[in-house]
Amino acid sequence: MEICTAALDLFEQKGVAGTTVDEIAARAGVSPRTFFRLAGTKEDAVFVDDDRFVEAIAGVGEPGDDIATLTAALRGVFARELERLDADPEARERFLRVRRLIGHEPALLGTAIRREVTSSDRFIPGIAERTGRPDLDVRTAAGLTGLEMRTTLDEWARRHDRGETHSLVDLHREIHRLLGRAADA
Amino acid sequence: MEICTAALDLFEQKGVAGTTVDEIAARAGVSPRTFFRLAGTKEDAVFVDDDRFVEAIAGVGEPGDDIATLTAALRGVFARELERLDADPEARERFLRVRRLIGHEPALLGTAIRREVTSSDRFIPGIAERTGRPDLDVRTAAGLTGLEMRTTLDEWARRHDRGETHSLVDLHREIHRLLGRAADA
DNA sequence: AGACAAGTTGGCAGTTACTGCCAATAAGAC
DNA sequence: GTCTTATTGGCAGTAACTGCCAACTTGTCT
Repeated sequence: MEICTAALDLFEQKGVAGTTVDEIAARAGVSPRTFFRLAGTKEDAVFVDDDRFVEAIAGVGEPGDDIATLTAALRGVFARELERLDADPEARERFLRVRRLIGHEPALLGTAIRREVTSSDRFIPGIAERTGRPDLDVRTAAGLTGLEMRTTLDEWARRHDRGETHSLVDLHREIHRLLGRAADA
Repeated sequence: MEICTAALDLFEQKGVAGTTVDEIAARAGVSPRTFFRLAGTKEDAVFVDDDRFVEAIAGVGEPGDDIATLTAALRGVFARELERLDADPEARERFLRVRRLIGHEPALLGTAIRREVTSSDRFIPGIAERTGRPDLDVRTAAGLTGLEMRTTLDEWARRHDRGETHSLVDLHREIHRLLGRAADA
């Protein structure tokens, strides 16, 4: 969407606090009124077409899955999305810009996590019902795999800020191993 | 602080969106101007004297600690804080009110996590330097133990909403086990 | 005690995010 | 073509926040 791109550009140039929604709307070619209708809030503007992860996850889980199986399945979905990013330079570049921004702007960090949590509230009951596990198990599995993802993306963006380039899938695996070692306590 | 209590009361009564900072300031006995000076934003008002966890964590870690040891140490600090809450009904009651509010108000959830992350940015470099571990290891350990804490507190609040009462320490242990099983994948 | 310095508070004016409401316009069905 | 319906825009209003300056409190020195 136009709004996303406009917001991304301006946030990078002048920071979130330094840009007004009137500017974003003008650059996106819409009125401020429709900006709010489509984006909700200024901070949400960069995230509006970011629902891939959520949709991919909603279908995970089979009857009888225990918590480890469910965790592995969720991790697999995330890994596949990361693979796609590794393979698609354009999508990856755009994604990187958003994640770097998140790393530098606490306001965006809060918005990103709020979106993540409220969207997981949408699919957790469905997975819990399908697998027959209690909500808490699903929430725990989603929490752990989500943490892996967030840590991966944060570290990816941080290393890019230092000029290093990494495969997302490899980094994801590394973080997974690291978290496994941390949990062995 | 007065502002915290006032905000907590009003947020419970009329929701975050339904209360104005003028109301909070009036109830706390300060001017709106000093409200902003002390609280920063409307949503931050309920959190202003919530820095116990951060301070407790800053001192964790010894030279030579590996990631598992560090994780265990962080978990220990959190567990001790939960023990304190189990033992102090007044502090616990207040804490419960905040966590229930967070569970029901996405705006507060975003603020809470933003505060958590920005405050961990403050102590992570120090721990990394003291232990000699790379930043990523510390971030991973903090991420995992933080996830345990958040999951514990969310589940605690959720069960309270269903009328159940639990020991925080026990719940924390249960979540720890659950996460361990999830990580075995 | 009074005088001075430093920090805290309050009021005022201004900007900007966001909302509800209604008019205008575009899109599609018939 | 017309009627219906969804999208957009403008306008007015509210409320979050900020910078600036004045007033007041608090502590210190003499």
